[in-house]
Amino acid sequence: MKTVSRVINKEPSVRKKTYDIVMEAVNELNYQPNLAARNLAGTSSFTVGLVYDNPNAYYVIDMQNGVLSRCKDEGYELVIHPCTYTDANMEADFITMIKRSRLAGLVLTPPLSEQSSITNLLDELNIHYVRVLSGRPTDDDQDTCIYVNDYKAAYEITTHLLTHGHENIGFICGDKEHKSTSERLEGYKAALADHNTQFNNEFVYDGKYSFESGVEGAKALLADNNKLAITAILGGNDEMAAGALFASRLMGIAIPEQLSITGFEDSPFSRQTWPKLTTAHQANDVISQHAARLLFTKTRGARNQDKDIITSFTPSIVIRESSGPKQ
Amino acid sequence: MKTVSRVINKEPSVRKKTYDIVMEAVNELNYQPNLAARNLAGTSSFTVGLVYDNPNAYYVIDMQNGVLSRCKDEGYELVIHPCTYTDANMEADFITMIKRSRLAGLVLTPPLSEQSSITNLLDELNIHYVRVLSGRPTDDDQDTCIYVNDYKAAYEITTHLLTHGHENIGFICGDKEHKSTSERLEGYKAALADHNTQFNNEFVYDGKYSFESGVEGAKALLADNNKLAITAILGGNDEMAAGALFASRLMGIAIPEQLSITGFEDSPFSRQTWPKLTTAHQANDVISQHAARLLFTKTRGARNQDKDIITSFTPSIVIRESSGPKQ
DNA sequence: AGTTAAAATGACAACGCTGTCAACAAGCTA
DNA sequence: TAGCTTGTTGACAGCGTTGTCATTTTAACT
Repeated sequence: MKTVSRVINKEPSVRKKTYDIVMEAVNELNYQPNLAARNLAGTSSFTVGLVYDNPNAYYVIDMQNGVLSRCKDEGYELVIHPCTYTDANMEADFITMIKRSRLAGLVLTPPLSEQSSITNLLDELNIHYVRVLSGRPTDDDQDTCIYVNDYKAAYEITTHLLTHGHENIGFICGDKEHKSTSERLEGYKAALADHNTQFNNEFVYDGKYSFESGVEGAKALLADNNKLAITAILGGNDEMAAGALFASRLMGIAIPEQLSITGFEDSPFSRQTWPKLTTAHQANDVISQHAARLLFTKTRGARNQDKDIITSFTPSIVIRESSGPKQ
Repeated sequence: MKTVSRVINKEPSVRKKTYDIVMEAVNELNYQPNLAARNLAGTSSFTVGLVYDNPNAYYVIDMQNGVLSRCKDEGYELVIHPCTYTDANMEADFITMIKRSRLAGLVLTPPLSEQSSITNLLDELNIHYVRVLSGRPTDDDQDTCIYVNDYKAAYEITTHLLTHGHENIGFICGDKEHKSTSERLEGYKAALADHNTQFNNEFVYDGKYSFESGVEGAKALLADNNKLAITAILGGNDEMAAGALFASRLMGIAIPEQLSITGFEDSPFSRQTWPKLTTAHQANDVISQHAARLLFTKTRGARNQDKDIITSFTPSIVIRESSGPKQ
């Protein structure tokens, strides 16, 4: 019985022959270890949690599916934990979750993953976690963070527009509190600087990552456009870009002939507009898979190390019909 | 110890005084029963599964949140199980899930919940389940099904258009294989009949519940519109309605002045179009809450019966700016 | 008060695994 | 070959609950 446990857990010091015999029986009986028993008996748990407060359903589903696919492979169970980090009950909810099922660890997704109040709480509770963050990797956090390099992606998408002759490029920002907003804005600024183009604060509109704020943003930026002479708008995400697209159309502006518009994230949104959006593809399912893998290696300690984990992702530009050369 | 167990499980034959003492300690220590141990020891399990194959992220998130909120209240754990019912591994995946964590039961969501191959499999495996289905309630399935009366909602939304003077009403259908498609079409037909309006098959376009098929549908229905003289289009869901809206705008048709468009479901989609869509609000979170409650009562047997479960929901019409009187 | 039934509580095994530690087998050295 | 080390396997307890059944307490009667 204990030997079977050793085989299942890929522990060393099982003879090859014994291993084969056990595996044959496992396959024949389609044996699956009982998770409840494993969680109860073992020192480490086979349950991980995914915590999110992002209201974007597409994003959440992608993150879930990525983590889930790794969980399936590795025999882990996933507990999903939607929440709002402003909620007064947040702390109590965390503790309830942790007490009910002992967790191997948590995957935290943005924007909640940016809150130090949460990481402090988890540190206190001695809970492992991996954070998905918008930003550029630093040296020290390589084993607890997965970075999405929004800075670089914004740099590249801005460069794409600049090399197509655009100089007056509007930027519709997301929520100021989100790290992704400042990262994307910095990337935009850096690209301008590297192409000897003057940054103009009037080209920046403070949006809220919502469709409606994209509509408002485009209206604001394009109102009396003789002044700013904007020929391209960079949306902070696909929803706002879609909003900008819609507003432009209402104003009778032809896309991409008179105005180029780009999005960010490559959510289904970017393909449900006409023309389809040029955007930066963010492989959220892959990102979350790696987050899960990183968490697994942390909790399993030295054994079964997974060396191919990517901790920094850069969204790649997808050029579609909403952007073109300046005319 | 056993007495605490009795209090936690609200079993009878615990003296009021004892109950209070235990509860006081429970509150003081913020005691939470360990789920793994409960699942292992008890005859019934505290884990339910949510199975879905619907590609609509908004829908899935709503269903998850509804089930999850009940699970939290009742101390259950949720295992999410995305799948595709055409997948050859589906059966094996189910069995793996069931063996890994003994389940109290499953909540099945459409369109997968319509597949008898799945319910047959679960019957064989002796797994409890509750299905969410599009359709009108029948007498026999009241304790295993939650119905969403798409028929009636489509009837009402069609009536809304009819009473606003529209007679030539286009209908963009969803996938033919989905029950919701035929239910909604039947409701549309019934409303026409009750208002002495001739049903015309040329007014019906076979879409696929996607934005693009909505675009195509509107184009097809409105092409050479002198012939059909369509003044309103009923979208089979919000995505297709949004597509139809977009196509109409490209064709220079004013909404709602020249054409009324309605959606179905009231997903965020319907609020991200301009004008916002008149649609039928489907309270997916409430629906899935009731599905979870129904499942709980099934597995708990006679004790803790929940009598206020609604097993039939009718989406309610939300009138927004995309529809108006015929002009 | 004495008897009996009913209600409330407690003792203990069991759920299906894993961790610990003891026992045994195999390979090595002298 | 004995004597050692290392590698491999097995016996057994325990994880935190619940189900079963025995025991104690309370209530309801003569």
